[in-house]
Amino acid sequence: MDDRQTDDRDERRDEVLKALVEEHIRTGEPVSSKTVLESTGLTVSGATIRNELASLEREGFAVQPHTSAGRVPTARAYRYYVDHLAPSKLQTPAQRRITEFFASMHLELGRLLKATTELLTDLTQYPSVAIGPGATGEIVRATHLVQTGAKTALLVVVTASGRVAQELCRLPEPMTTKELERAEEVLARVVVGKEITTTGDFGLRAADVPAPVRSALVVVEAALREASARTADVYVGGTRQMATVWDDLATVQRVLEVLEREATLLTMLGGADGTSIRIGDELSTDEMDLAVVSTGYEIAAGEGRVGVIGPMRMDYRKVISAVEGVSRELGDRMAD
Amino acid sequence: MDDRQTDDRDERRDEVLKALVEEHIRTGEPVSSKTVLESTGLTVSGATIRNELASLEREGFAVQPHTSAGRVPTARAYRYYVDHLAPSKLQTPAQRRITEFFASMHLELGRLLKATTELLTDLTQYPSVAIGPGATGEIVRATHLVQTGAKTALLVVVTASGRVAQELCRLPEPMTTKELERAEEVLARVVVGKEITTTGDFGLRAADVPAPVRSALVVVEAALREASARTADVYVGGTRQMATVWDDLATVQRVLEVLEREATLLTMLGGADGTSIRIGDELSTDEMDLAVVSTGYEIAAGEGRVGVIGPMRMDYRKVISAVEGVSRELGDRMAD
DNA sequence: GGCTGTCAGTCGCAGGGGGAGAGTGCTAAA
DNA sequence: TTTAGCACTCTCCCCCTGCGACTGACAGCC
Repeated sequence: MDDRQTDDRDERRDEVLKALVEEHIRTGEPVSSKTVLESTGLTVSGATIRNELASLEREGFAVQPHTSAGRVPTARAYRYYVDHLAPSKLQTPAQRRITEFFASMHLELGRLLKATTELLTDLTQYPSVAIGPGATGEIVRATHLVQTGAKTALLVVVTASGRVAQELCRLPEPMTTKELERAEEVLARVVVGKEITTTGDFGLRAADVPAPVRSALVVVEAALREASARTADVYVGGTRQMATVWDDLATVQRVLEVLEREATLLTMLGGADGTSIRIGDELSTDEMDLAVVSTGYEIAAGEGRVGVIGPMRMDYRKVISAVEGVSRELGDRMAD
Repeated sequence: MDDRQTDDRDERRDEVLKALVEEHIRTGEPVSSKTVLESTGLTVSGATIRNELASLEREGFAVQPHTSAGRVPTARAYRYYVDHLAPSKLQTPAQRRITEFFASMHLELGRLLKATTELLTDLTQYPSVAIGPGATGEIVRATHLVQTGAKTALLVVVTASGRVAQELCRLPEPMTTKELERAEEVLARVVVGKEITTTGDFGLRAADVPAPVRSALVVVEAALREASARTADVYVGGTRQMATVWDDLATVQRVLEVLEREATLLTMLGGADGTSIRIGDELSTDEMDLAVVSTGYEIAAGEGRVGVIGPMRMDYRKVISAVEGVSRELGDRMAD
């Protein structure tokens, strides 16, 4: 009997919380007890809802902008909502658009990822991000050393899965075309077929070639490691939506800052394996109306990540299904 | 005597116009006759200035936000200002920063251009854009065909000046690794050393190889033309500044739209040879508080363009000298 | 003990009025 | 042609007030 009572109460509490979150997502306004009542269809009085809401506020799930306003859900409320209350994902017509998109889009990876952010933005109306797979661990298929100056050369690495990395090398001393060609030959002979890694040592410094060529090769080997260590490409799309998503100039600016700072972006997207949802202060200490939904994808060239950046009050169901749908199709597409 | 009088009047008119523009650039507020008087040091009365201003308004150089406000310069006024009244460029300490930047920055072209936009933004506090040289006309140094799927291959082209172009090819039929290798060989033999152009015909369809390989080569040749026709890379930096530059959410949004739309961006930067300054309605028909200062640069790999996007009321002297300085150093740097 | 109806109280917001300030256009005179 | 003076206009800010929206508390009811 006691249990039953507890169950009832918790059930109602959840229902109120759910209504609070969903109504606020829908309208963006503080939610009043009356609204909750109408939206849940509960057969209790407004006063009861008010008590419930007051208790939710005490537990940190809601705040009042001012005394006589309704409640606004906190990051914690959204977190609880997506963990326990969000309706199960639905197969939406969006899925078809995603499939069609990938069926019709024939682009090299970089441009494909850029286009993918546009798709995600179209689907969700929020800015989005795609991260390409890094070069680490790729098998080298071809290398080139292109002379770009008296003391500079460009190292181009093409990997077996079709990634291309470029790295500028500062040669220790001016080199003739002949010498550079020699270096290119040796490089290709030694490196092609191998994996590139951040720690990789191909023993180029011990190559049996004239000294100037050898010293160039040392620089090139460093560049090779550099290329492998370099953070993956980041593509951002849909910034034009920002002004409609956040109606506050200060917030827009802070989001723009985040989007320009790749490092921040990478940590925000998170490295979890599956879908990651980060809400409000889970992203950074300074409070901000921000939530990030992201998920990983896997293709021949490695693993990457796609995600959407929006306000806390977003339609998580829709966004999650868009992000996961895109990620899945992206993987399938590249596996054909 | 008449001439002298005319000269005097025009001189004063210009002085008033100059003060109007400079004061408005400085403060962002409508400029009153009193302010003009103080700023010019003219020895006439306020009433005279008011007459002058009224006449400028009739000629379309100024507008009044409302009856009892000062004047705000129009796009036409800025245009006249930069054409006739702007003080000659000054060698600023900024020049040193630019030189140091390029001396210390050792990056491959794409990343260098991205970093360049950051430099321009640092110097001017405005968002900036850099356009890389296109691939057209480049000499092919190496080509690769990388299998990325049963019916897809990636074409990689490395040019003599170190540009790398990638293009996905949809093969008409599944191909074996052997066949693709054969295609790659033929491609390299025919194309390396040639120029790639949008119209280029390398006669690959007539190659003396088995039919499937030949049909693949036809697709590859098309991809080659595609790669050459592709619009040059566009790098945008400093969007985080936008919220401080324009205090109006609608404007911020429109500028973000412009920055995301490469086509618009390209036409906005203009194709003029030297420095181009486009103000207000010179950029697009819909009125907008926007001005673009851009200039071309020339490096081994071809010609590109760098520019800054700001409000009409920007410090043109500073921005022009920053853009031109960056462009010049960029050219020098790549010519070492 | 929890739920309900009620009512006073709080707060934000929109609208109106008024005064100050800024700046102009006009006019008549030098 | 320029100047001084003046009346006029318009915005901005502040204050006030009334309205509407909600809540919290309380006392009674199931």
